[in-house]
Amino acid sequence: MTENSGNIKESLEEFVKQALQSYAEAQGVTLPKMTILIERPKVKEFGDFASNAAMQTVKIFKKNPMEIAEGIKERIPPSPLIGEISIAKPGFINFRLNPAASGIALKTILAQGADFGRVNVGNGKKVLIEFMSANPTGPLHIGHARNAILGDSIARILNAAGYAVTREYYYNDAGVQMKNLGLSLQARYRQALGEDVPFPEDGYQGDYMKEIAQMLVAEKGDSLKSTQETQAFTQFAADHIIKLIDADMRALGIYFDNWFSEASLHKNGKVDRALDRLAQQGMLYEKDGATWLRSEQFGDEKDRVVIKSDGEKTYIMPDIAYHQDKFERGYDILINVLGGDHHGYVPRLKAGVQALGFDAARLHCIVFQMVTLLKDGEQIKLSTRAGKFITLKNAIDELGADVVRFFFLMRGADSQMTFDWQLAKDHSMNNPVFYVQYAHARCCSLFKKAEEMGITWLGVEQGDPALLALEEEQTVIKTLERYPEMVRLAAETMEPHHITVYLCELAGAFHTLFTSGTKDETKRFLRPDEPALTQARMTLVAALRQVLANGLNLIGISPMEKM
RNA sequence: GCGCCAGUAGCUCAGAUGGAUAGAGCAACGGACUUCUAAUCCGUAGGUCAGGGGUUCGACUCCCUUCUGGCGCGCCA
Repeated sequence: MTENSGNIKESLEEFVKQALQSYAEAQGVTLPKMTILIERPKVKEFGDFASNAAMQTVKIFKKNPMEIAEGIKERIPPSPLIGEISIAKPGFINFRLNPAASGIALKTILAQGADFGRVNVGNGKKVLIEFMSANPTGPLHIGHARNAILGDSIARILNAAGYAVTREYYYNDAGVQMKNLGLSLQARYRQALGEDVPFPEDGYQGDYMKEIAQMLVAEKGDSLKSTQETQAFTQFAADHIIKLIDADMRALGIYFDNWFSEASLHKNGKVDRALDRLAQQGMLYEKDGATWLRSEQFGDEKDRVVIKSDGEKTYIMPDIAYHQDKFERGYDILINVLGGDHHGYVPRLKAGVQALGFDAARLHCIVFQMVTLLKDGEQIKLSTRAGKFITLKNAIDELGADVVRFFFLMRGADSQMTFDWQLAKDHSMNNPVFYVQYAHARCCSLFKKAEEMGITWLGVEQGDPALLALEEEQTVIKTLERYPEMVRLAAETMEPHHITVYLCELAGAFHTLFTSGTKDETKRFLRPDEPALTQARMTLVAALRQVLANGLNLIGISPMEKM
């Protein structure tokens, strides 16, 4: 295990823990089980790290926190990492690291390269993340993108955090909606052949159905003209629409490992098997001619019907079977990403999973709030049923995949976000995507410039990090050090936006440093008159470029070399 | 009526297991380009963290309550 900043933090935690233990023994007090927290103070005057252990233990020691802090401080073993320990007002113990620590950070970054920031939260556990799962009934609109991008980014982050992740798309190719789709295509097909047939009342109205009908005509001629069976139409439409969806996903850099069909669950008897299992567990009962699931006892609002009095299964049944299948495939953790309009469904599904005998805590449902699109001064709500929508393809074509991804990752999943089309379209400094990408491009540009100037970077070993004494440089280094912690945070909370926010901050620290060089030549990176300093600074730029690239990859955005 | 999510600067939003002086971008105003890419930077102004209680050494964060907004509450999917 290479030493890095994450470990510095962990070492400090260990030091404080031991010191606290030793102090407790000296005081003849038994410590309850507690976690020692080390945090980074917001205000840099307080140092690099701080612990609130003394304040947390006031009641245990029955002493003034300042006094406890002093007692702990005395017992912290000397370390080459720690420069200074001080105690402040209410009872904080503040740590300032030795400048040498920043050298270690840069070395670690460059030694680990693309692996810097990989942390071990998951311990190799198998995760199945199911996302998108939009029914193949029409093209995706821009609101769908939030699901796709969240899911994919979480997958990337968990992957970096030591989980073995599988991405899966579940599509409902059974049931009434699909039948409806088939009927819609059938009508369009016959219309395309010149017949005057009515269009189903609640059919899928979009023009895309006409296009698909044209394709069907091209492929099959009029051979299906008098076919009453809708299955062939459904199949054709669904296959085609799934291809469109997959194309959109690929355009966003998203690749599913599995496409899972609902119909397959029915075909191979998995739905019936799940039903049997529920019955065996005594989770079903009959009432009013229907079969009910005892979901209320697992936290659902009420019991749910799983088989209607007409003998048809309700929609929840295949979903329960699907989740049984997921667990049986050996996954430790299941993640579902779904829109806020489906949040009511979560307790139901969890109850179903528990009724089967699985631990519902292994199923994480990530719920994101709806998106409003702001375009041409108009607010458009993006629900699936909204008549007016902008297709995802349209957005990717006009804005670019990076912009679309970044915008959805700037905010937490549970913020009702507004997608500002004008801002997204603005390829200028107002657009935060370019702010971060520009930072990466600037790093690359510095290396090109160095080459032009005949300067060669000789690698980490040649740059003495102690020369990086500017305040702006230190800010950049401290921000770089935090990267693994950010990955850990994003993984533990399954919230990718922490990475995005962090990258903006890192880019900002670099831009500040860079621009300081335009005002004061001594602050420039490339100074032929100061070879040693130039080497050290190039080391910093190399590390920075690496972390920016790693972070951007983590949220699926390309690090541009030139802009 | 019940449940979930939210309410932080004029606008869009950050604020990790409760911590020290609540942050950023945009918009406004004032500055910095004979440059290592100004797609950048610096400064000024902007706040009763929706309101009210509570928990404690300490609350934007946790609990209760009121108000406002979004979304859900079927033998629909």
